[in-house]
Amino acid sequence: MKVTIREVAIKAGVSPITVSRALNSPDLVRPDTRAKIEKAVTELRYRPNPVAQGLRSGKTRVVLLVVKHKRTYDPLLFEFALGVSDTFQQNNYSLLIHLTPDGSVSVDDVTGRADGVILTDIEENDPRIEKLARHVPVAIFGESTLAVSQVDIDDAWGARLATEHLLSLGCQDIVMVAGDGRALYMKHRIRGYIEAFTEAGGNPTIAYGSLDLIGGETAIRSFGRIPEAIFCASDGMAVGVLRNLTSLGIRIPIVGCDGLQLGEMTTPTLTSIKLPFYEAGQKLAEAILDGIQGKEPVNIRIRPDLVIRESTHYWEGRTSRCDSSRNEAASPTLT
Amino acid sequence: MKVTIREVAIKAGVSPITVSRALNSPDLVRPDTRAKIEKAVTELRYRPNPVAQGLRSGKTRVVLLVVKHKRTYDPLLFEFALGVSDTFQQNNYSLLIHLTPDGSVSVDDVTGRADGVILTDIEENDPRIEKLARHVPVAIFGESTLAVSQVDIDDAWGARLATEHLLSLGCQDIVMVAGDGRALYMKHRIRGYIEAFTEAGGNPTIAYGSLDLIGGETAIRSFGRIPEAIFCASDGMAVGVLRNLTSLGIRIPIVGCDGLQLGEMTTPTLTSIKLPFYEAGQKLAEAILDGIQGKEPVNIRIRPDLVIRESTHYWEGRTSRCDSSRNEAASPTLT
DNA sequence: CTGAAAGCGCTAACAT
DNA sequence: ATGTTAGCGCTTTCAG
Repeated sequence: MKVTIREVAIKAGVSPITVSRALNSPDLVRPDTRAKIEKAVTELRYRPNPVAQGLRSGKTRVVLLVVKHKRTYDPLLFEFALGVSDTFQQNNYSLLIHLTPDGSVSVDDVTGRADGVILTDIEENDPRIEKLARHVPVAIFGESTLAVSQVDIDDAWGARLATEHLLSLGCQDIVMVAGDGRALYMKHRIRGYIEAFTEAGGNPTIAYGSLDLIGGETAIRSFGRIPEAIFCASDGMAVGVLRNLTSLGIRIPIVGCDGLQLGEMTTPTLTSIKLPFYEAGQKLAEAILDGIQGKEPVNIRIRPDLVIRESTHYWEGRTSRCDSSRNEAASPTLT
Repeated sequence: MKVTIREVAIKAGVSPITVSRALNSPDLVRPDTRAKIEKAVTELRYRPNPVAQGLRSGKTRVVLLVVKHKRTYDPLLFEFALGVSDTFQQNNYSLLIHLTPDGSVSVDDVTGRADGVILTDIEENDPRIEKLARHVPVAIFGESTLAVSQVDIDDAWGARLATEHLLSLGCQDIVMVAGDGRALYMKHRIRGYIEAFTEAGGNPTIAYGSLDLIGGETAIRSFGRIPEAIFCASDGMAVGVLRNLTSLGIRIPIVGCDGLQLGEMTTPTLTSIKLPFYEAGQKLAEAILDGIQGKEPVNIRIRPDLVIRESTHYWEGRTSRCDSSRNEAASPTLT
């Protein structure tokens, strides 16, 4: 049933080791012997046994991806996983998933099973990092002061991009609708807005709310005025803001954050900061692969892009400062 | 660095095989020797090497889960994966993920890497099933006439549940808003509705549309009348229907399908057919584990549950038939 | 350029 | 109850 290197060797009239060489370092084998071996390999449908290779080499060609289960699933996480997966497939690595409610992993989940670990949902001073990094290369999606490979999305930059875009439209009274600043990435977004707006001479104003549509719908009320433009810390919030304002017959430039498909389905469609989760997955996969090969840890911050859609496009090219122009915009619709 | 069974044996003053036995079949080892061994194990922090065990046993204690990447991510898939993952962790199995745009897998992705495969996104006469099943135990999330383990959600039953619920409210003119019937599960939902409604003497009417909010908003127009009740083939559609009708000031019983969190966030909250994806994941994991142990394939259909919320609760207990009562319901809101 | 020996870490089968 | 032998399938020495 299972053909081993031995059968191939016999069929090709050589020794097993020559077969191994023909497969791993073809240059060390004379072309004609190699041809015989390749013939035997295809005829017998020989495939090297990864487990045996693993035992020999001490490598599994597997990486463990640790994911925390969230009740409200984040579609971006799926993009991320795809980026990781694609990169691994290109490198003949496999992806082992460790899915737990709290993201916990033990060293035993890794040693002997995987050559490295990718950690997601990193918290400040995340205890898992040091624990694992003593035994196996670690790469994290997030940030840490420890000497492990880390890839993160530059949220502050994204917020700056959004703010500067609104500034470029001539808006001077730009407010932000944010989530509570417990999560690191939210702190960065808030900081990015504050820095960019302050540099432009603005006086930052922030309302806080939940990251979903409701948060947007309600948070905006707390400003006590209609600002000239709004930067929302999530697309969900932005849709809420959009809806609320539209129901009041108000239309002002709005920028969301995430770059979800959701933003293509609203009326007007939503300008947003597109977070490069797929790319982050790729980079993280490369980072851990490098780490496995003994290279030094890398520290990568990926900058998001601004995707301009209708919610701000309307004002582009105008030189005058924004006005809270009232118009008969259709009810914003999720589609 | 890496402690082997040999070191433990030396430290405990026994032979390696005795250590192995103490770990795998403790009853075959005298308690005092066992104690010595256990002491050595903990002191040296010995962990058996899974790769070596794998080579010896021919088993990897890994199962491959094949998932097709969809652009619009389905949160239910995540629930499913969690069900699989939890069950595997309880059985000391690991979960290898194969994520591809089209769901393709080759035999080489499996042999030597995993003891079995779980296939998702099954199509009619899915060619992957037979190809893989010749080499390794296969369990599918879906249905097939082949002799492989299969777990599926009884969509027809769910549709029946929804229809009968609406019937029980006294409604006689119940329509369905469905997706196009290419996917098997949609065929089942449509069939379930038709059967249940026909049995009750009704005359089935179906409108088709995309599975999202837009599909619901538009599909309902095609009826040319306001029915007494609506069964929607997805929660997304149901929200669209809800919104459309609410904007007309109409409120009738509506049942969705999926049981997403979305349905808890609308006004009114949405009665829905809760699809047991987590349980399906568990069952599928059990099925493949059984298959690996040589047991016969199983064929399981899991019945969804009806979750009653405000979108139909309003009418419960009424004995009269439904009327398309008009009221001043608040605009249905996604939150 | 090719082969023989040896062993990665673990555990059946067969002793004792 | 414990140890010896041997081998899972592959590849790194070291010889030829």
